[in-house]
Amino acid sequence: MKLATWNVNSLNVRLPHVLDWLTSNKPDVLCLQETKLEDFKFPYEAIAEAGYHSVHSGQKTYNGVAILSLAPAEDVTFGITNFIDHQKRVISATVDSKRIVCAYFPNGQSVDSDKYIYKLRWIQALHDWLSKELKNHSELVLLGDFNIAPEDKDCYDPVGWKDQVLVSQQERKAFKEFEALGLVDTFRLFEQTDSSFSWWDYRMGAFRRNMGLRIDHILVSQALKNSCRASYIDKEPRKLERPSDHAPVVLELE
DNA sequence: ATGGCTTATTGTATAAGA
Repeated sequence: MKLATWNVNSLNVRLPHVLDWLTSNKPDVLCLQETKLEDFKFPYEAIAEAGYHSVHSGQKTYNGVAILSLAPAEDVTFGITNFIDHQKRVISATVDSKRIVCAYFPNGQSVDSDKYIYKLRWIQALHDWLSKELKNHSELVLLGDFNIAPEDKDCYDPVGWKDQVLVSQQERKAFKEFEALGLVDTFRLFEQTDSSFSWWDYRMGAFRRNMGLRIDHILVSQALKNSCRASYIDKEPRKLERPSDHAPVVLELE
């Protein structure tokens, strides 16, 4: 079983890349973030023609999350239970008996902004909700754009970025609290080349110079840990014309 | 270089992303 996550930065613009990627990679599940589409504008038909079911929770301009799957998505839920949020950042479903939680974490903007406070509150709410979800779903996958680089090696310039948003101590502590729930950062289960990143700024030729961060992640519950076979970042779509600034991250389960 | 792109908006400048 192949699972993937990809922040597409507007599905309207990136649909051709997504369809090509589905066709050439044939994942069982592809989770998308930042579709930036209202539900009635979601391209259900074009994706169905590629052989995929879709469930989506979106809004105009910002946010928006979707789960694309070969098998139908069951028991679809939206958002975080007991956390009121008009921003469409979480969609969950059961696919092939695995609970899939697709999440677009807030960016936070900067550590001294109200958006950073919201980010930390949002993450805490997700954590508390997942601690309960894990009791009902032993095989759970949390994947998406976390907007957190967990360690210094997940940032091209940890000295220059020290204490900035995406790498701050509080965000990294929050990431570790997901791990304390038993969730495993599957990318690090496998040998990886140094300077492996999933996002590169559009500016400054950042991709060409590999000035990136690893902020997109696939975490699995303990029950799935021993089923993991490979994890990698697919940089190919980032090389295309008009790319998303994020690359897909892939996990292969047995 | 307190933003060098990119996207979306009842747009022609602004907000947001990361």
